[in-house]
Amino acid sequence: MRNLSSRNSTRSRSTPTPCCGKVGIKRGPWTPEEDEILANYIKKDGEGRWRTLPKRAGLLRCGKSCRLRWMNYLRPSVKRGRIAPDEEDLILRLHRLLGNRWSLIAGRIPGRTDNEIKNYWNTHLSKKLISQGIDPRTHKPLYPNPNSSEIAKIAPIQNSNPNSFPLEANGGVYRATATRENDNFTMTNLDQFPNQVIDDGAKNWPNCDGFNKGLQSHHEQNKEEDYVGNENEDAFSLFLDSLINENVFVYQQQQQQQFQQPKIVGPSGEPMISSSQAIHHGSISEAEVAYSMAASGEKDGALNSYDLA
DNA sequence: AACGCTTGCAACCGCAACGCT
DNA sequence: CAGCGTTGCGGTTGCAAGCGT
Repeated sequence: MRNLSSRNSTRSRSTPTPCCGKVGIKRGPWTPEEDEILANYIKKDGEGRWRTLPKRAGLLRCGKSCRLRWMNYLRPSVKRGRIAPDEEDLILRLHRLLGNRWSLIAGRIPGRTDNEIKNYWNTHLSKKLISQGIDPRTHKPLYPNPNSSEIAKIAPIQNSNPNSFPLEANGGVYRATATRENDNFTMTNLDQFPNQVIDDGAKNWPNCDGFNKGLQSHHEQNKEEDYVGNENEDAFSLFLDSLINENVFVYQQQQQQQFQQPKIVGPSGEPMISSSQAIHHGSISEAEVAYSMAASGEKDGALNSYDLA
């Protein structure tokens, strides 16, 4: 494919933006000279302070553009070239788990950027899935009944929340909400357990790259607390790897050894089950838990709700 | 050769989270 | 705690190359 880094055309946009609309700020494709200036400067002074970096480096670019160029193209760790079949398989599995969480997916694929994965998904994988009769958004069959010619009769799961995730268990599709309040991870399956709350307590759950921030900041604010910390990251990696490898059993076994049994908490005494019990029961899927954890933690403890109906 | 359509992807935009004061 | 600046993310755009006619 062409090398866009050497493109010289400039794109014009009518609406100025806070950082890129200033007079004298260059836009459009980067020249090799600009690349060299940026790369040399970052090698010397390091990443960060993007806002002021262009001025310090002597570039007529906005900080946002510099950051993007570095992250997606100039970083030494960025792997160029075609996506390998095993990488493609990993992207598919991760997308099934995480949805359009490109940065999270990219974090699990060494050398690949979120932008690259996003582009690859949009140009290759989504079309590939559609051609296979699979909804790229839900990873479910577009036409559940292959014998039916009325393909529109059963519509794919409609989902207004871009962060939402299909819930699948025992061959059925469920609707659930996942919340995180006061450090307690809570998942309620509205269909199967309309009056039940699943609460494991967030501390018993590992985290991952994309939503480390939430727990991390909390950790820093509560240094006295006996936090799991790095063990969580390792455990989540193990957990995610297990899911990726479709070998959740390994994870569950290790979880039993590493973590205490989840505390079952109920706000007003209603019957409750833990997430692991729910998984075992089949009311929620492992992927659902993984995703909900990611979604709930990432926004710094904000309440998240996923309407998957 | 010329034209129009499609494809692939770098770059841009808007927004939300985060961090500092 | 509010306000403001910065950073990072996901969606979208637009253009050059490829391809078909």
